Amino acid sequence: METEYHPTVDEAIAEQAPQIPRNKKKNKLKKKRRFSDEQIRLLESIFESETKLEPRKKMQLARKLGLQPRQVAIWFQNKRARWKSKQIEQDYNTLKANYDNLESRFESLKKEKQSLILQIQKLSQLLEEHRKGRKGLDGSSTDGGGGSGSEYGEIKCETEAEGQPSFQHKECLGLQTENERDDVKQTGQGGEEFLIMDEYRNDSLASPDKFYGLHSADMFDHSYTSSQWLNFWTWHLLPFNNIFNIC
DNA sequence: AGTAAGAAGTCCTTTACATCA
DNA sequence: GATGATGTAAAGGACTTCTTA
Repeated sequence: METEYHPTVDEAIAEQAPQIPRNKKKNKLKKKRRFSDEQIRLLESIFESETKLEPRKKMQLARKLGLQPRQVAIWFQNKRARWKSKQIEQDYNTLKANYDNLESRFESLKKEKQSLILQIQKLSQLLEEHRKGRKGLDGSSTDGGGGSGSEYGEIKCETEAEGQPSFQHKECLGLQTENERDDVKQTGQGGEEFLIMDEYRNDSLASPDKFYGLHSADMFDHSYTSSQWLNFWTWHLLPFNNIFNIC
């Protein structure tokens, strides 16, 4: 338990009138003495536990260090200022690091988005060509049906029987699950899926954000994880890759 | 209870000195 | 030795909080 500290009359006077002249402008010859290492060490150790000193502790510490209480008070004041500016510097560095990190992430996502847009444009072109090819085939009965001799004959997954949508065709679009097959069945006759694609293209290919109902806010959200991207590629883009590969 | 004055403390800025390259 | 840069003890002013009359 700490004993009650009562400043002596001398100390009280010293507190009121420090040895060092307060008006430095009128007395420029004052000697400024740096504190000793031992004094600094003790001051630092106390500052670690409390950045502000109670008057009583200040007097005790001043006595212990052989300094004026005012000198101790000023040291703590300056120390607080130095500590604060260091804190600000640290905070700045942390914020800057976070900002740089976000910026580079943003740039890489921008590049990724650009490459996805390019892919979508390519796919759109391919679908357009495919659609034109089908129109040509449907309109020419002399062609013999298989399409093998047409300019689009290289599309091997084309319908085997004229006018008959086949699962093979749909698999060509990467629709592999039963549910998806059912969905396609419900869309009606062959080729309609391409019309559906057209709807997407007309609206969303110009605006990739809406492609397949994906919104940029979701896609480029931080929470859009790698596995979600993989999922996106697997279920929405890989089917088109199948077209590329097969055709 | 509301208020003005003064004391005491803090923060911020500036000054002056010490030290070092 | 002179000089500029840097660190720091200290001064001074503005402001806040608390006490007291």
